[in-house]
Amino acid sequence: MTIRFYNTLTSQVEEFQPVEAGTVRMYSCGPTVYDFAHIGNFRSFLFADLIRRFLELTGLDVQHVMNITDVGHMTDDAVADGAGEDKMQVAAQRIKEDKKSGKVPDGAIENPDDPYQVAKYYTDAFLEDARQLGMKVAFEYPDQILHATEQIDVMQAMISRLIDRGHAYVGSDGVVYYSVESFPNYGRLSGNTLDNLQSGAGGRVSDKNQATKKHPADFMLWKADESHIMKWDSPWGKGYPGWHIECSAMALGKFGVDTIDIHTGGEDLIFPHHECEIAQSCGSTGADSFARFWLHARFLLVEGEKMSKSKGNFYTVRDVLEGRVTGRPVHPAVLRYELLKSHYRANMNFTEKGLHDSAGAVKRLQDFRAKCETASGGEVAEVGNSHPVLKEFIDALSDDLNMSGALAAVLPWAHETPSDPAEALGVLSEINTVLAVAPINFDDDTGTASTGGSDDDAAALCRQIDEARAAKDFATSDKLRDQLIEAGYDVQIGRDGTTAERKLA
RNA sequence: GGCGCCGUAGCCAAGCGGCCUAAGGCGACGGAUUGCAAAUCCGUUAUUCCCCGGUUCGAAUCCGGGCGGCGCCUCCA
Repeated sequence: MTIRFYNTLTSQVEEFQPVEAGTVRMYSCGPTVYDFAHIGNFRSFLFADLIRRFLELTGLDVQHVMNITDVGHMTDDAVADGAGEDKMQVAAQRIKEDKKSGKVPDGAIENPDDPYQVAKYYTDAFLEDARQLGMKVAFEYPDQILHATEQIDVMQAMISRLIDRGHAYVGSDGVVYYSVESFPNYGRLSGNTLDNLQSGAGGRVSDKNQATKKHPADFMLWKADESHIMKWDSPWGKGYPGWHIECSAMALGKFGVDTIDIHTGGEDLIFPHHECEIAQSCGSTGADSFARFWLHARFLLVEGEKMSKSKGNFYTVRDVLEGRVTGRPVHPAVLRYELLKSHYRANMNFTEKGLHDSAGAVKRLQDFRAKCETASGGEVAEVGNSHPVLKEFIDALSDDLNMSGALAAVLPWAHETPSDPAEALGVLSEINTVLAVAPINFDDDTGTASTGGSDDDAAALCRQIDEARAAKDFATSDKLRDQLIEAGYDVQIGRDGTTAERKLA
C-alpha cells in the first residue's frame, strides 16, 4: 500500500513516507482563542484528525501537535506591524456584553479584563468542542496541545538564533523583523516570491509602515510595546512575539528535530503564515526543509457563500450542535461526518440538507453496529487490513484521502446483513477508528450531546400511543405521534409496541 | 496585476487514457410493511461527463481555446 498526499509545496500528489520509519511527526495550526471556534475552523482541525487517524490505521505511530494561539495579537498585525485593536481586548468587550445578557454561565469567567482568563475561557470551549467532535489530540491535552503564552522563551531563543544567523534584524523602530531577502526560498510554498509580491502590491502597502523595514515583505518577530495587554521581557524590550514565530518555535521545540513530516492548516494560512514559518524554521536550523508535506484544507462555504459575520452565516460548533442553525439539535457525530465527508481540497458547502444527509449515513452506521452487536452477542473478531471492505476503505484514503471513495466502500456494506457479525463488527471497529462516528469517541461512550428534552417523556408518550391504538383511537395516537415527531423523534409503531428514537439532526 | 483551484444526474460526490452503456449518498418514483404514516427492506433513477477544437485505435480522463464559479495575495481554518 502506498500513501499519497497532495503536497502544497510541490503542487503535486506525492508518495508519503515519514522521515523516521514508523513514526510521523505532524503539526497543525490550531485555533486562536479570542472567540468560539466556528465550523470552518473545525473542518480544518478535523481534516488534521482524519490524517492522523488514517495514518494510525495503517500502522504508523503519529505524534500530532497543535498550538493554541493565546497571545493577544492585533487585529491589524501585519499591515501596520502591530496597529489596530488588541484581539484580547475586543474579546473582553464581547464577554462583558455576553455576561450582561446572561449568555456566559456563572463562574465561567471572573474577570474578562484579564487576558489569561479570556484565553482560558475560549480554550476550554475549544477543547470541549474538539472532544465532542472526536478530535483525538484533544483527548491527549495538555500533552500535545501547546499554548503560545507558555512558549515565549522558545520563541525568543529562535529569534536570537535568527538574528545571529543574519536572518533577522532590529529595525529603526526597535521592532525585530525577519529579512525575507536573506532567505532565497521565500515564496516557494505560496508562489508569492518577492518579485511577485512586488508586482502585486497594488498600493495596498503604505510607505509609512515600510520605512523601518529593509524590504516591504519583512515581517515582525518581536515588538516591544508597553501598552500591549500581554507582554513579556525580552532582549528587544518588553513586548510580544509576532504571529508567525510561535508555530515555528513550538513545532521544532516540541519535536526536537529540524524537519517534521506533515504540517496542516487551512488554505488561507499558506500565505503569509506558512511561508513565514518555513523562512523562520529553515533560517534558524539551516535545514533545507521544515515540513516535508504541507497539507491544506480548502474553505468551507455556508449555503454557497463564504462564511462571514456580516452575512449572518457565521456558525460556531455550538450553534450547530445546540440547534441554532437547523432549529433542531444536531448530534456531534453528524457534524463530524458532515465536515469530513467531502474531499479536503474541494470547497465544501455546508448546508442544512447536507447535515440531514449526514444524519442518515451516521444512523446507518450506528444501526449497523447495533445489529451486528445483537447478532454476535458483542463478540468482535480480529480482522486484518486485507479484509475486502477495510482494504477498499484504506486504499481510497491512501489516495490523497479520498473520503467519498472510502465511504462508497462502507455505506452499501453497512446495510447488508452480515454473514459473520463478529467479523463485521471487527471491520466496523477498524473503520470507526478513522470515521469515529459510530460511536464518536474511541472510548466507549456514545458521545451523546445533551440535546434537551427528556427521553422519559418520549417513552411515556409511546406508552400512551400504545394505549390509544389498543383502543383503536387512531385520532389520538396520530396526534401523539405528531407531537413526538415535532419534538425531534423518529417514531416506530410496530407489533411489539411503540418506540421513539431521537433524530440525529 | 500576481499565484492557484474547480465545472460529472434534481442535489452532494467518486472517477487519475480502455473493466465507464460513469461508484456511493440524498432526493424522487414503484413495491413490501403499516389502520394511515415514519423508520426499515427490495427495485428504478446520467448512452453521458460546461462548450468548441485537437492528440489517440480509444478521452469525463491528455493538450489548446472559450464560457462559468471560487480562493489567496490584508487578520482569517
